[in-house]
Amino acid sequence: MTGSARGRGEPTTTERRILRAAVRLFAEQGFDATTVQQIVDAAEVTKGALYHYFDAKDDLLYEIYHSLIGVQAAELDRIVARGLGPRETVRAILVNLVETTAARVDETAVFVREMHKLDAERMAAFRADRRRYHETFRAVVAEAQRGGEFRDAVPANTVVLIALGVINQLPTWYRPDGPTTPNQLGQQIADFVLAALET
Amino acid sequence: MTGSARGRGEPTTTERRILRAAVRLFAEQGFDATTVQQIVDAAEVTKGALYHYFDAKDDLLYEIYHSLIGVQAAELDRIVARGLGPRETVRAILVNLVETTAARVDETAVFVREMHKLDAERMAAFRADRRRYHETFRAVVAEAQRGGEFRDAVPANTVVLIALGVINQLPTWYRPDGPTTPNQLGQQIADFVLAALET
DNA sequence: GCTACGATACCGACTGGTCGGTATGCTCAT
DNA sequence: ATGAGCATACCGACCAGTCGGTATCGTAGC
Repeated sequence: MTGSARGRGEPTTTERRILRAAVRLFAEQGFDATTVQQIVDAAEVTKGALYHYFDAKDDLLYEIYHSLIGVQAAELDRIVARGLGPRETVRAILVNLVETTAARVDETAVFVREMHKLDAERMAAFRADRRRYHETFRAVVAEAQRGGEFRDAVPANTVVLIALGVINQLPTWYRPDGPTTPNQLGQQIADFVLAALET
Repeated sequence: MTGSARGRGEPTTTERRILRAAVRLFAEQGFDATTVQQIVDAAEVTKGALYHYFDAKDDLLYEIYHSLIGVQAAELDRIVARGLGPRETVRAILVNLVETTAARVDETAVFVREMHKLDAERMAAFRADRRRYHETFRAVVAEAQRGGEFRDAVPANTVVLIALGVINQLPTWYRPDGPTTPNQLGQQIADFVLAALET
């Protein structure tokens, strides 16, 4: 119990380099197909260093996910707290989500593909975070539907599943060097979702 | 070069049992985490039988994908050939896609997660099929936008990416024993997409 | 100011076990 | 008798994790 990866303090340079290499390799080859040796070679450290900071290969996966969901949940709370109207809130959520996801395509790709490999305890933690996010988003939509600002033909729950589904699939087709900026793409997706919801 | 999995004739019972067991295990545990021994145990055959029909573990993955995309592409062509109006065509595509995906959640889950493990040749074949599907769908939307039946605020390409993104994410949240039938869910998704597109 | 000492950060050869794949042989149906 | 359809024993490569060390640094006692 020494490394900051186990909960204390800021990550060191070595630790960050290991995680960066791990994310890239996991995204390219998958978790199981990536060997610890490949990770340490790419990070230009040694196996000893890796196992100094992390107890197991699985820990890398958890750290990757943890830093991702943390940022996104915080952003969501921040946006909702602004107390804008439902249209602007939904737009802000979607644009922000597309932007943060585009900035972390590798992390998102890895997590979408490999999340089921978490052990029971971490899976529970993941589900809790996921559920909280989902619920917050759903509440915004449901509230606007009750108030008559959004049409309620499609259940709020399904709306959220559709919206988050699009985001999670983003890593499979979004290209950073493509013609559309993350912000533009976010606006397009927001346009689409709002067009479907507006009365 | 003996088995029907290599392109000749109908799959035998043994072959089907192997594939069914493989799909289930791949969906549960992932491709790499599933051992060949687990597959043959689950299928109640032996390793000799498996390697009699398949050259390598990777072949199982390809067979799974191949049977899935084959069915869906055929359905798409069938629907488009009917020559309905754009609204009804899009609705039919989406409802059908949800239904076939719901009927094969395991196959879809496996493929979404593991497609990047195909070798170059098979990856090329996959991309070609995928592109053909995407293009056919996109043409329907683009044509209706040009004709003024759909609004063109969001590019047809993005519309298709959104729609297919939702479908591909379906295995992560769709539950066969849930309250919503595949057809209902398909209608909801079609409602949503059409609401966003209609002028 | 020096040194003993504990702690942290790291090194890299090694191992025990696992897993994809193969070699070989048996047994029916044709 | 010949080949398809299996069964079983086995091989060799590979890989996560270990473990006995070393290097460097802060600090407390003298």
